[in-house]
Amino acid sequence: MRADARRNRQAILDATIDLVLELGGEPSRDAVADRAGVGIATLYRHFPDQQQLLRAVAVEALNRAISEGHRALDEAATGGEALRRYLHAAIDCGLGAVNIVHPLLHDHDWPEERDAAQNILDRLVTAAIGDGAIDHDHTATDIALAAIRFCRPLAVGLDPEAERAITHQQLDRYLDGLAAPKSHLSTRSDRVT
Amino acid sequence: MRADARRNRQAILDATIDLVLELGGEPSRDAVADRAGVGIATLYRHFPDQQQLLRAVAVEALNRAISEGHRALDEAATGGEALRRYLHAAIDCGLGAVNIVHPLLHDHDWPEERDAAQNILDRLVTAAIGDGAIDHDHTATDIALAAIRFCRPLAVGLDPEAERAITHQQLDRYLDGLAAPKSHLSTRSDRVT
DNA sequence: ATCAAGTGGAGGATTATGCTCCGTTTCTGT
DNA sequence: ACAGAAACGGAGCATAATCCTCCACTTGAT
Repeated sequence: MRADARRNRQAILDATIDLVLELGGEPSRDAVADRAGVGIATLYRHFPDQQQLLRAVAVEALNRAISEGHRALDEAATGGEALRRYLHAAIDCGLGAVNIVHPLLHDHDWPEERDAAQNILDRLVTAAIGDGAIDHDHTATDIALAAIRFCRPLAVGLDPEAERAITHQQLDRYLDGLAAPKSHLSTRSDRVT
Repeated sequence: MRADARRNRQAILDATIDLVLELGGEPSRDAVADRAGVGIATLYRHFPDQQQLLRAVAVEALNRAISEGHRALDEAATGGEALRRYLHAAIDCGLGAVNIVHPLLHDHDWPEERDAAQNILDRLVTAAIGDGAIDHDHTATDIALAAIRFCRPLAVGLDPEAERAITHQQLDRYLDGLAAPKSHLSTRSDRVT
């Protein structure tokens, strides 16, 4: 595989992940090619149809996250720190794209990489619960859904660096909240809409 | 103004707020009419152009939030509880739509209702800081940006009730985190993309 | 019962999107 | 450096979505 081809393939995947997160759904092929800075034909050459592209996107995001997960488990001193570090990395990786893409797959199969990612998250969560960094009744699913939330852009016209900083701050506060004693409002007004 | 006309106008506003939050941007007019369960002509009669619709949407969401804010200030026992209650209500109101719509307005003016909403949020945040429910270095802007984040749907195919429950839980944890001593990771891996 | 106010949706113009084809450019092995 | 294979870009056509107007029909208030 030629070097430029590999570069373009990567650019396409990166662009698609961003677009999926922005739109919360399938981006148009033209938009993908534009964002990747690549001709439309190049997109078709690498990914003859949208399904293959979406699947490749999920695999890419999962692989990124998996390697970040291993780093977190290896390098962090405590379970809580490992989880925190992993989640920060995961949202930078665009991991949330996986879950947006999944319902768009015609065969509703998860890519095989998902098991590995799931497994790592389970280990991280267990470890974090183990040393009290998060409360014991939080599940890996809760955490995964939070990761999805923090992956999505605010769509509010902030410059990318400011948005990124805010997002990571919000994630930190959320994680702090997972350790704190839980509170909530029992009397909550219902949807006005 | 006839009763059915008022009903339709309301349905259009409700539908548009939902769509804006889902898409993170301008919805198509056909989509708005469909979602509102209304003919396309009715949409045009109420809102001859998209700009007027978007502005009306912002005003609507702000007004909903303002009245929820007053209720929270009146009824809640503590500052922290008032803020919490307000935010839960605000995301149910679709307040986040305001900030998505704003950059789409040709004249970049905020509707005048914004001052009132801002003012209420300031009071709520000050009160919450006052009784230690949130740490003193959080600004109203931080809170507003969090509200926007929690307004956006996860786009993951969950059924609406489940999604709503998760969202409110996440908000509660975030708010808990605002009170807790702050932590963050200084060594954070940078964007892999 | 009347009729002004309000409604829905067909339909034509316009714009975006999906996909192919082919002439040109860029890599890589020798 | 050169040749040829590999990869590229974008024009261009077919299809689908979107915008918006028009007008015959329905509904609400007096």
